[in-house]
Amino acid sequence: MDERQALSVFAALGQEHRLRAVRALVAAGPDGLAAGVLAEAVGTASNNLSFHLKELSHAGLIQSRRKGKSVIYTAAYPALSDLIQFLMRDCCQGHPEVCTPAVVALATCCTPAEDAAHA
Amino acid sequence: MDERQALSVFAALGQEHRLRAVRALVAAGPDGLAAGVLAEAVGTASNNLSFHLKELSHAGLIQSRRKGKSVIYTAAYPALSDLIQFLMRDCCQGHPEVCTPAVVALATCCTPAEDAAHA
DNA sequence: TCTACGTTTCAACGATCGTTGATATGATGA
DNA sequence: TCATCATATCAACGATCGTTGAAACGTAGA
Repeated sequence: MDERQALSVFAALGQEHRLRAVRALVAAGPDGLAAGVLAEAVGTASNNLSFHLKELSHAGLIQSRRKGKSVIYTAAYPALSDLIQFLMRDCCQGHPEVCTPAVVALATCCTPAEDAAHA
Repeated sequence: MDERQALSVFAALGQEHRLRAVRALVAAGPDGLAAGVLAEAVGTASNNLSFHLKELSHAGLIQSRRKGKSVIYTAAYPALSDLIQFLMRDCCQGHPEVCTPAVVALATCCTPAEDAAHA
């Protein structure tokens, strides 16, 4: 991931409705969510969300597939991984010790956490 | 980190000059950079960068301290860790397998990498 | 084919953001 | 204290972004 792409991803996530949409899709997993369901979850109108989904798709954060009348959106997990790597790249090269906590935190997060309730 | 804070962080990073400033500071390490040096590195005027630095500071991504005539800015590494945790939180709870690659990648990134040259 | 449903596209408006230039603040050395 | 340097603040302009409503598209069932 280069700066240009990271920029578009950050810009995409820096908007309430889009961030919620991505988080909802991330939580929904590989099954994804239909555009209508997603719009309700995010709290915006379908046509408005459609606009944002297009932007998220353009940023590579989500994917879509048609299923009957509905269009199912899913999160593009690799894009999130790439984003994290981009964020950490510089500090890891220059000062590995400062980003180690992030690795530990991520590893902890990925274990069956008990604090899932208040997250 | 809650949604509101994550939103401000993403919005802060979704702007060319601010992203460059944060990356430069992250790369600079704990020593940080003076506002003037940073402005040159980012490629914008001092007064303009000052505006962006205020926003980054408000988002909790950077810190500042005065050193003589100069104001030294440093990256707030914990904020980046928090952001990563926020990004991964949901998928880790529901689908740990999808974010494991990110952990591996990060761990790899934090070792004395040989691909540091072309990063 | 027709109708109904879900989704997307389009144009237009209002609001917000980033830049610019001038000015103000704060700190240093004489 | 005064002059100088580095940085921050302010107002104003232009550009971009998000929302809204109406209309178009594509799919499924009758």
